[in-house]
Formats: sequence, C-alpha cells, structure tokens
Amino acid sequence: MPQLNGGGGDDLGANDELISFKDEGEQEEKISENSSAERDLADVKSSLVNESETNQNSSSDSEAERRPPPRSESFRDKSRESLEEAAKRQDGGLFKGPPYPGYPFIMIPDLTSPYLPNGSLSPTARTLHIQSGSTHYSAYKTIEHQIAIQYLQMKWPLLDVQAGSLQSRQALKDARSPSPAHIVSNKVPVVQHPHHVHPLTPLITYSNEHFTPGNPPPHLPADVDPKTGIPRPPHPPDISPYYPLSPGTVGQIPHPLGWLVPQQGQPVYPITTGGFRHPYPTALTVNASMSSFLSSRFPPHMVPPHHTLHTTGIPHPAIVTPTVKQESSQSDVASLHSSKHQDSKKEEEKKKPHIKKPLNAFMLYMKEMRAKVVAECTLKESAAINQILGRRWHALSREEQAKYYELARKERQLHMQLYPGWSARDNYVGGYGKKKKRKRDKQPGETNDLSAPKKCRARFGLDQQNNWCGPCSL
DNA sequence: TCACCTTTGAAGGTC
DNA sequence: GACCTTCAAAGGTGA
Repeated sequence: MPQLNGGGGDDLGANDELISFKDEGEQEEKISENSSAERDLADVKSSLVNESETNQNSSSDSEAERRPPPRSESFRDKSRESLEEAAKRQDGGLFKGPPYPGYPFIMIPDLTSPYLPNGSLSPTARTLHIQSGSTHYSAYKTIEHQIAIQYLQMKWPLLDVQAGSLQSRQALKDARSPSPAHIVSNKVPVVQHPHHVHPLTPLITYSNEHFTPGNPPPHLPADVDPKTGIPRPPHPPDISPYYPLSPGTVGQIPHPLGWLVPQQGQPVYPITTGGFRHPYPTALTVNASMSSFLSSRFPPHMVPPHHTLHTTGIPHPAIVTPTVKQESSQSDVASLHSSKHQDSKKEEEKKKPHIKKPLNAFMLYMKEMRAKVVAECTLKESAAINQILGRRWHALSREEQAKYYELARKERQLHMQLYPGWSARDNYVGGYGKKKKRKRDKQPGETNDLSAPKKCRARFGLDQQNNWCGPCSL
C-alpha cells in the first residue's frame, strides 16, 4: 500500500498506515462511505448480523466446524464480500467524491502534498497558496480577511476557500449574512456546536471547551443546537464544520480575525499585545514560509508576533489546563491564600498544562462521522457508535482512509512543531506502567460477550430470529 | 462524580 | 521486532 510518506523522509507518518488493507486482498474498493446512508447502514447491519450469527454459532460445538473463520478475518471477508456486493449493486457509478470536495491532496505521496517532508510548504504549494490568496484578495475587503484566509489555506488545505468555489467564496463573503446553505449542505452533517468545535483546526479538537459560544448578534439567525439549545452561528456551506472559522464564524465576532481573538467573556486565553491570540501560537512562527510570507505581504502590525507565543504562557486549545478540570480549585485556592508565593510558583510550575495527543486518522474520521451515524441510527451510546464507525472505517476505500491518514500526519506534524518537547507519555497518569484505570481484561482478539450492537439489541429488544435490532437497524 | 465501554492508531516502554 | 499499555473522542451507563 502506498506509503503516505512516499519516502519523503517524513517519519511522522506511520509506516504501517493502511497496511491492514494488505490483509484484505486486492479488493477493488470503489465503494466509499459516501454511498447512500441506507445502503451503508445495510452493509453495517449485514456485518453485524453475520457477526452475531457467528457468535451464536460459536456457542454450538456441533456447528463449530461450520463456523466461519476467526472474527477479524471473518469480518474482513464479509466486509469485502459485502463491499463487492454493494459495488455490484451500485454498478460502480455511484462513487461520489470524498467528503472534502475541496481537498487538494490527491494522496499520491509527495507528489501533490504541498508540504515538504520537514513540514513546511513546498515552493510550489506556497505559490499556489499565494496565488489563491491573490484571487481572494479581490474578493475580500480587508487585509485581515486576507490573513485569515491565507492562514486557513496554509494550515488546513482541506478548507475549501481556495477551491474556486464560488459558493464557498460567496459564503465567506456573506458569512455575516444569514445563509441556510449549511443546513442543506451535502457534506457530513456534523454541525457541531461551537462548544464542540475546535477553534484551531478542522479536525483536532483538543480543547473545545475553551471556546464557549458567545451570544450571536441579534441580526443573525440563531441556529439553535438541538441539544444544548444554544444558538449557533451560521456556517459557511463549503467549509467543513471542523474548520474553526468559528465558534462564531466570521459573523459572530466583530473583529475580522475574530477566530483568532478571544471572545468576550472568555478569559481562558489571555490576549497578548495587540489583542492577537493565535490558537496555534507557534504555527506561524514555526512555518518559515508562512511567516516570511506574512511579513512580506502585510504590514508588521498585521503580522502575528514571531516570538514564541506558546512559551509566554498562552495556552493552546490543545492544552487542557489542569486547573480547569481536575486539580483546580483546591490547590489554586490554597495558593491564593498561601503567603508562600515561592511555593505556589513551584506548584504552578508543576502544573503543566495538559497537552492532548493529536488525533489519529481514525479519531479524525470518528469526529467527522459520529454525528452522521448518530443521525442515521437511534443509538447514541458511543460504544455502539464507535463499533459502527470502526466497521465503516474498514469499509472505507484506501483513498478515503488516506485522507485521514494524511490529515492525522499533518496534525502530528503541527503538534510536534507546537510542542517540540511534548511526549505522549506526558499524558500518562502516574507514568508508564501504572495504570490509570482498569480497562477490560481480555485477550487479544477477544471481544466482550456483550458487544455494543448486542447491547443495543438487548436494550431495544432483539429479534432473535433475525438477530436484528429494529430501532437502530443494526 | 467518575470509571467504563468501544473503536483505531500513535507512541512509548519492556523483553 | 513483537508485544503491551496508555491515550486520544464521544456520550450513555452504572456504581
């Protein structure tokens, strides 16, 4: 399988990415999850039913010989079969584009990726970005917009602001005006509440809770979150909901760089000099190409500071300040009331902000697809949803998976640039070898007797004959 | 209130 | 190198 890194020397990507598909033979996976929801669910349902049948059969020794192969292989085979069958049904003509119409990566390693192995933009890509930026320059009135767009394009090539999409450009231009487009968007219906949308990156959602939504201007139509009831700002239709144009997108925040600037009533991120706060503080600093580009293209006062912002104590949204969650009140209060400032300083130093791990490909996929699965299925239990997502993940074509691997690779790259000294071990509670919590004690390959779909079936009433859960169609 | 469940992948440690 | 462990997201569930 294609090495995503393409031998480009980038060791950030996992070498074994997509290798699992080798085990699946040469299946012609022309099916994507973009197949109709019904068909997709039917496939999932079929797989789950087969699995359940397998489990049922496993209880009978007399049928042991007729039992399908081990579960994992069984699933893969079944998955392949179901895929092939589905491919036939679809007559090969229903392949719709990837969920990111504007996605510029054609997953040919190092041929189209605008990033050099070292993570910086290649000259060609940079040129493209600049050119596209020029195009947008005519469309936007303010230079602030230009900075925002350029930065978005550089950091998140998925963002369809440069795809020449008149719709997207119009959407951006009219971001302040109400548009129902996001409602009818055919994209993955992950219209997350800003509270759940990472403000920095389209896909990583390190610490969404830092960005509680502000009150939208009265003139804006409030897209009310059905769950929370909190109004959401309209979202540009062609922009993946993961992209943080905003909690508040453009329209909600007066400042054109509002997505970079703390919203009112959000003291989490202190505003630095000039009020500029960047969600990925060092991203602009680290990326020399972008930095020089900004410096040369915009007046100094428009260019974000180049010094190490993140070292100044400005938390990245990936950072979950311990004081917010766990170690909060007690020690803080103690430090406040303590006359020993030095001790409190030491304590504060010990309280290193929790920098979350960058999301891997599957996590990125889950974040995108979860809402869709939840919408299609009555299930809301994450364990069950994750099982479905896991199956869908395996059902994805290589190309589609490659997108997420590529995204994950870039996220890791960016994360590593932002936090050079960070290690995944930093997040280990109690250090390696000391379990934070007890998880399931099962042998590799062993599954719990009560899988999530089974739980679902048990909960909603399993049709034992069909082994089918009516309410969720699984 | 919080661990658990459940998924895959990445990372780090151990042997 | 193989194997193991932990964590990343998510939200319902149960202790």
